[in-house]
Amino acid sequence: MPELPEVETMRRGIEPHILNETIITIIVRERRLRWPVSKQFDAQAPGSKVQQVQRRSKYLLVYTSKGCIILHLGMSGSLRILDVNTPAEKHDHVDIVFSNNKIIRFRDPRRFGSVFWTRADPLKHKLLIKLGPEPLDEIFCPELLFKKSRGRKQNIKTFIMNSQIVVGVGNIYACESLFLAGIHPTTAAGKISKKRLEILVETIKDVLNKAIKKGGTTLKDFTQADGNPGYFAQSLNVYGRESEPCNVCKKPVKKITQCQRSTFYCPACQR
DNA sequence: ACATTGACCTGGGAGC
DNA sequence: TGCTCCCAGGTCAATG
Repeated sequence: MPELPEVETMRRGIEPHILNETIITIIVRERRLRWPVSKQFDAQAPGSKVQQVQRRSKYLLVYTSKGCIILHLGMSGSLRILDVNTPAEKHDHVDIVFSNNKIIRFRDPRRFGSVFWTRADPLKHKLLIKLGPEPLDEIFCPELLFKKSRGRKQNIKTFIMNSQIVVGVGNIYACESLFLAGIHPTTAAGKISKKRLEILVETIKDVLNKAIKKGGTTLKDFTQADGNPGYFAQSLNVYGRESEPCNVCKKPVKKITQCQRSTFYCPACQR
């Protein structure tokens, strides 16, 4: 469900509500997420005070005085800030209750999301330690992409979705950035010129930045932390537009499958 | 080292 | 109306 812009939007929406607030209690209704929610979480987190809310890749990091809560929303997860007495509904798996009578409510029908609690550095967590560079960081640059892609036969679309290469480029924005770069999604990563990779790095940064500015893409059940939907969906060029005319050349957008994921592209504009 | 596939889950929409 | 099938924004572990 959420890609990097949605998670960043979520982070910005949530932080002001909980900064400097104390966690009163943790309510776990369902521990069976992508990984089981540990009992240390609800045992140890209460009494801790929120110091900052950060993001690494698509993980939200809630740093507190006693440890860090690591949240991932998977495909169908959402977080909302609610009043403490709002009744829980189906799939509302975890509540974090704060001293200002607000709660963060984690809902996730498909349970691909995860919630961790760690007293160590969250960036050293097993699932975060191997992550590649942030796409909006200057470390993610054409030289790096060029170097990492040489000798790779994998198609460029799957390649840029590999979190060891660069994090935060999910299915939507992989399709969109390749469209804007004019690169055909099936091209072998290792055969793309440095010049074209320069453009690709630029379009990845652009598309993510623009989506963050617009508050994330609206798709199905995505809502921002305050419950208002984002509105980036209307500016998608190819994603979800199979058979519809390309915004540039009017030829029909094509849909193919790569690595078991749908890829949308314009066969005329992307070579 | 690299590349691909299966797996984890539920809900919504299409088609019959 | 109701059933079945297919699809979905992620990403890890296992397998070639």
